[in-house]
Amino acid sequence: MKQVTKHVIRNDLKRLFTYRLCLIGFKRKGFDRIYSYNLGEEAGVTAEQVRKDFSVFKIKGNKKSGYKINDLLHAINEIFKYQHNQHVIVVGMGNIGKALVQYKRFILRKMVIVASFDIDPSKQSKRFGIPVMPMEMMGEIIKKFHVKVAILAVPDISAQDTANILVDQGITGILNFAPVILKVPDDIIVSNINLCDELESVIYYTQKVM
Amino acid sequence: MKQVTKHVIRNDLKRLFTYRLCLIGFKRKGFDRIYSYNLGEEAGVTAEQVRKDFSVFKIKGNKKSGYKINDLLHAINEIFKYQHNQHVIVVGMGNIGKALVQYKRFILRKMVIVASFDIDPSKQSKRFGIPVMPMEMMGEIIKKFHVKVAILAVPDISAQDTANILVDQGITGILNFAPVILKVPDDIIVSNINLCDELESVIYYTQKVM
DNA sequence: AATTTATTGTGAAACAAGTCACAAAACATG
DNA sequence: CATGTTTTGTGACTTGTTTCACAATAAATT
Ligand SMILES: NC(=O)c1ccc[n+]([C@@H]2O[C@H](COP(=O)([O-])OP(=O)(O)OC[C@H]3O[C@@H](n4cnc5c(N)ncnc54)[C@H](O)[C@@H]3O)[C@@H](O)[C@H]2O)c1
Ligand SMILES: NC(=O)c1ccc[n+]([C@@H]2O[C@H](COP(=O)([O-])OP(=O)(O)OC[C@H]3O[C@@H](n4cnc5c(N)ncnc54)[C@H](O)[C@@H]3O)[C@@H](O)[C@H]2O)c1
Repeated sequence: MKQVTKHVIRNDLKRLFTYRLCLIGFKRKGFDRIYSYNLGEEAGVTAEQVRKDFSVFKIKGNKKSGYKINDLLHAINEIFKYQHNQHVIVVGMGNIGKALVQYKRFILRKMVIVASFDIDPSKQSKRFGIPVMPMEMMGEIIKKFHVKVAILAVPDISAQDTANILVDQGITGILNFAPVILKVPDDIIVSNINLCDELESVIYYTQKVM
Repeated sequence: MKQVTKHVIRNDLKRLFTYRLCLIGFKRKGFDRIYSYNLGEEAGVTAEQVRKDFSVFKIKGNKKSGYKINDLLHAINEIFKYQHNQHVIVVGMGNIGKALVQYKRFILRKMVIVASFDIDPSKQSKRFGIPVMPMEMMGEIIKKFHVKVAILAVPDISAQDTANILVDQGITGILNFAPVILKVPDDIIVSNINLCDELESVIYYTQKVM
């Protein structure tokens, strides 16, 4: 048992997501082809970085006339293709859990929240488009939908216990909103979202002259 | 006008936040002093990394008997001290905005959401502990509370326009939840939270063998 | 068809981050 | 109080990432 803190989202992957976002924007504006410096400008990185990233992922452009936006989008989607229509569960249907299950964009990105869980029976009666179930049903749902990834949105104090349950039930990836460093086996992926840290660093940088 | 995408939260700062979190945990468990390898183990980094980080921030320990937890916490807090009781606003009181204004931990970390804003008059009547105001009142509130940082939680389509308003009104730091690369002047800090990207990378890594 | 121009693709160079290795200091022990 | 043990603090080294520089080449122009 050892926690995984090593930043789970590699920088080049993160940039790939950013490129996709920008490309969709360019496409919407009517563009068809794009140069590395356009995309770099938009994504906030250098043109060389863009080309190098594409090079790493074996994405090819056309000398002199740049990249076809559709090809790029297709190539980027191909990198993530196998994971389309992944089923995800949410544990803890409080403020943040409720917001997440109602977030439409997950569906656009082919990530489907199939069920949510809460220990509080009063939450179980309410519905937000998807069922809110008692914890005991988790095993069944995980099996039925082949769920591998869970969003953890329970109070900090319960986060470790709940993570243990998730791992026992066969979950291998956790998007964790609790400000807690989870102890999980080496082969479990944990990505921590710590909004306090994020807000505090924005404040930090607004105060510092850089 | 150029957007800031360079990851706003430096890795060593991020680790400092993690150390703080772990130290609070150790303290709660009754520990008084700690060695770099204990803290590293807990935070998921090497002991050398811990010492190097402290060294960079001029935090000193005691050879042979390690670091006093209270001293460490004090030193880390000192680094962020000047920003205590920073006032923050939230723009867009939908699902995610509502969750955030009710998040207790911001207060624990001395970050105070003083007001929120929404164009929808029906949202303006509701209260979640703090007032939900029409956009026109933003200038007044920013001045009154010397607000520098805003949390942006409006729909993607309105994000750029709203960011422009924020910058015009004197905001210099934005925590942006919309999946949009904001174009802002160079001296404005933007930190993007993209939950789709985060979830998609967790899925990516659970599928890849590493 | 030759020449010019613009852009990709990628090794090499520069830079940044992380790890190693060990001297220096603090404490414990006999 | 000398000796042994442990842990810090940091300079040197290693590894990883980004930028630079330019050859290769596709398209445009003459
Ligand atoms: N609200 C926010 O904006 C926000 C922001 C960032 C992080 N977080 C973190 O996300 C987590 C949830 O925050 P929240 O504001 O939604 O809290 P909340 O109190 O509103 O919701 C927590 C939910 O978890 C359920 N729960 C409690 N123990 C459980 C258990 N053992 N198993 C299953 N369900 C359980 C509760 O019934 C409740 O519905 C916390 O760790 C918090 O620190 C919240
Ligand atoms: N819901 C989530 O879990 C979630 C997760 C990640 C990111 N996001 C992002 O956060 C943003 C908000 O998401 P949401 O789910 O809360 O949406 P929502 O539709 O529930 O809320 C948006 C709110 O913004 C208000 N608004 C619209 N235009 C505005 C404007 N020009 N100025 C001020 N207020 C305006 C609306 O009245 C509404 O109250 C979106 O960009 C979304 O992509 C949401």
